[in-house]
Amino acid sequence: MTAVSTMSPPPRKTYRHGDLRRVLLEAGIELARAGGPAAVVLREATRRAGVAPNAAYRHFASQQALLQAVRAAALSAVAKAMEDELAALPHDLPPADFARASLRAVGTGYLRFAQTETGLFRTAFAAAGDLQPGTPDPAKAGPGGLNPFELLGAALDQLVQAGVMPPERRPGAEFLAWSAVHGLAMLVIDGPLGSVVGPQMQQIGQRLLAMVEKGL
Amino acid sequence: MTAVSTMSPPPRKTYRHGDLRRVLLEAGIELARAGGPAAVVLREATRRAGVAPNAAYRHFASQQALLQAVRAAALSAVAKAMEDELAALPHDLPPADFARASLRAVGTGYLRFAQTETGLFRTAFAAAGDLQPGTPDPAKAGPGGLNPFELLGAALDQLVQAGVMPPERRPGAEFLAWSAVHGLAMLVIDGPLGSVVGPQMQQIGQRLLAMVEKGL
DNA sequence: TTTACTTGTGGATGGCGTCCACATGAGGTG
DNA sequence: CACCTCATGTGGACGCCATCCACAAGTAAA
Repeated sequence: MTAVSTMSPPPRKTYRHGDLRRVLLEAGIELARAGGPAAVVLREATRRAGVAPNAAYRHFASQQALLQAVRAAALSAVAKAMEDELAALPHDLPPADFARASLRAVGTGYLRFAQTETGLFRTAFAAAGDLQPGTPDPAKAGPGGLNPFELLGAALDQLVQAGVMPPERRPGAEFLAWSAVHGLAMLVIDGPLGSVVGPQMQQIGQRLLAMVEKGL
Repeated sequence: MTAVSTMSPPPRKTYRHGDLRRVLLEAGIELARAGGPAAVVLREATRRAGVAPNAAYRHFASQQALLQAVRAAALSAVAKAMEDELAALPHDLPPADFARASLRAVGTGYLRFAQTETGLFRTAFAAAGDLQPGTPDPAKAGPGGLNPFELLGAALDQLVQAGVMPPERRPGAEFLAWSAVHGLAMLVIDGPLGSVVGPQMQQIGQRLLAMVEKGL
């Protein structure tokens, strides 16, 4: 019950912090989780790390840079939520059904994350969205190595391979599907649907996914 | 070339400004237009109005309050864009076609505004979305008196009345349609679709609207 | 005219991001 | 093993922001 290995508040004996970058990033993630992108404040992160404000500049060029790093982590968390949903799928379905279920799982994971980790979600998709440019940046990916956008693309590819979706409709389809799901998520977290919670949301989410499946 | 009627910079002779509130609001709108919600800065607005920073507090309780007022104006502008699109519709269509065209017009107006007035669009839908609560606040409405959400609802009602959409699907349909269009708009303005401009966008937009129509 | 109330001013406080000069000590060099 | 160098933290300052308080200047009501 006495002194724990890492005592965080004021005293640090090493002078060298060890790995400040990681600590700052994690503080930033915590801030984003609790308060969204606007809460990712450099000084507060350094405060939590028990270090002078300027120390941050040895690891991040600016507050923006820290925010970008947090965004990447948030994106990665979104990807993980999707992967979790995909992993829960029964593996013994006929290909067509499995493909359809995969698309739904991707959407469901996305929506679940938006409701569960609102702050991180808002951070992940606040401005400067750079999901699909040439950079498959692993920092933005989930455990499986794909970022959310790529996961959606994979699900759509499956749909085509399973013969559920005509190949000529495939190009650009991720934009349509993503739009619908992303829009719903936004409406739920800071739009007029804020009051429609829990199961209600679940229902609307499923209905939206049905719309996508049918209208794609 | 000499003194113009209203010389804005430093000298004001009346001491009483006259209608500071409106001037501040307009400065705020201009700031939002150019730089999105984050650019709506109290001090800058007062600076442009040629007045001390504190003067703003006689008209807005806080910077947040100013931002909300700007948001209402932005929302109203969105509504106007929709109404413009609706007004351009040929009035001699059969009811079913007209209803379908109306829904498309609403979506098109929304997307057009997002591309044309990005800063205002982002301001309109940045956090604290309160479109449908009991408040039909005219400040958020367009010339016709309906806010964007209500315009969408009206278009959907038409769809039902024209027999295009089964009434049992009507409840909650605005959430689905809105989700899709809003999501696409977000992707275009600060998501991975930023690079997909102009006609390309037009095409995707129409395809998305087709998906909504079909999948609703 | 006097009084009261609205509207604008001045100055201060505390928070933020960022810059510059300086301190510290870990790691490689002689 | 002593020394130098360079990455990493610190201290202090600047300018910007939102906001608070006390005060001034008129305008309008009594």
